[in-house]
Amino acid sequence: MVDHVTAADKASAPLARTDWLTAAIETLGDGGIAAVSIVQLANTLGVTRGSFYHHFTDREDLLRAMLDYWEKRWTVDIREQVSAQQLSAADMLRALVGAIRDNRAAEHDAPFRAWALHDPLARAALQKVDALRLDYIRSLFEAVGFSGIDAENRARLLLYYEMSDPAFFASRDPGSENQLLDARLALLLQTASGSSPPGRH
Amino acid sequence: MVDHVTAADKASAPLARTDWLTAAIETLGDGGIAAVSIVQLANTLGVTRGSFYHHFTDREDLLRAMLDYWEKRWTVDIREQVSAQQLSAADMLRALVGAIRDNRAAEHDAPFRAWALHDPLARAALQKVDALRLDYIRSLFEAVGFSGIDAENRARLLLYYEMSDPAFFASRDPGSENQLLDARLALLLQTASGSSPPGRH
DNA sequence: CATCATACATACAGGGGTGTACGTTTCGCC
DNA sequence: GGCGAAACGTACACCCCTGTATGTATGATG
Repeated sequence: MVDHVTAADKASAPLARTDWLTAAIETLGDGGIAAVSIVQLANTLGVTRGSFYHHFTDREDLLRAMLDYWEKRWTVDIREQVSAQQLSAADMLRALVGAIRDNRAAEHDAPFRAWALHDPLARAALQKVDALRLDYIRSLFEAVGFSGIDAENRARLLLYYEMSDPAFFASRDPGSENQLLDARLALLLQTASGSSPPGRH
Repeated sequence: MVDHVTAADKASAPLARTDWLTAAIETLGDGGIAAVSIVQLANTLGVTRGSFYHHFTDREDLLRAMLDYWEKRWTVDIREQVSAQQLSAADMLRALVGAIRDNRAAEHDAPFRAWALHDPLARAALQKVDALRLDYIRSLFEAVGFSGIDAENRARLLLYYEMSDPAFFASRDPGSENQLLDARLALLLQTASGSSPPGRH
């Protein structure tokens, strides 16, 4: 016998707040923030809008919850996924790029970036996430031995590439993609000619 | 006496198609594609929707016109602006980056990219523009002496950086920004260690 | 077993947007 | 000086969305 069902245990169990949340984020990816309407979500969830206003006070309440969820899901997770392995800093950078691709981070980010263009709420969340990610990548380059402007440039070049490439040129064969990646990492990890070679500072 | 006014000569002259077009593109930048509504445009232009349906058959007609206008305005212009000067390939790359920043290309692109996420029309236009830009940058790196994977990587790194940086970290002091740019161009124009040095092929 | 909160449904008011059909002004022009 | 096209206004039907108020089923609980 099942006692005190925690919600969402069975198929037709009463909906929880997170059910609306995940549906909203999925809809955001499909049709943008404008498509995240309460009626459409209710339709896909098989209920009416009455349910929504039980779990959320407002549409803005849902939007804030989406941003909170996204902030946590797409920063700490990937970071821990990489840090968990015991690797050198250079190998961590490679592992990070792999994790970004595996998690389809760029594709997941895109609708949030589009949303942030015209909504201060989303913009604030996005800036937090971007800063955290860049800090992490920069720290890895610093661990390799780069510093100052050099570490900053390399960190941004790597971050922008991985965030932009899927959006710019969606699908290509992974073979040449890996070739490109190897050469790119070599370039970004290469000592700048005419400057002091990387070493612990 | 003024004979055969060509439209839009005086302040309260009858509106032309381009008046709607420019207003629409500006509104796109302010509020996204969802904000590009016929009623709002009519309000800002000081007319009613009746005027719109005289110049355009449809809302989609306007959207197509916006994309056509944007395609021409933000590809050939910057390219010619750079090619006009007689420079070496390396200096052309530097001039190109300057032109991208001066024209605020990234900021102008952003709403179109957001729009393209969920509209096949905009997506098609965007892919054309992106391909043209990357081809141009790649050709410059090839003129410097890089080829194959190496030219491809450097072209993408440069393009993605210039298109992403303003969106990621909006405003910083231009001083350190120029320092970063110098170091970045040096990095991207640097010969890959262990590969053949750049030369005319 | 009566109660009471949970979870959802229903109904109404209001706003904004698109298309379309039709009316009105304005101005060049023969 | 009246004709006709260009440019715009008006009115109607229709759709989608939000928010709110209120009704209803369901299950845990003392």
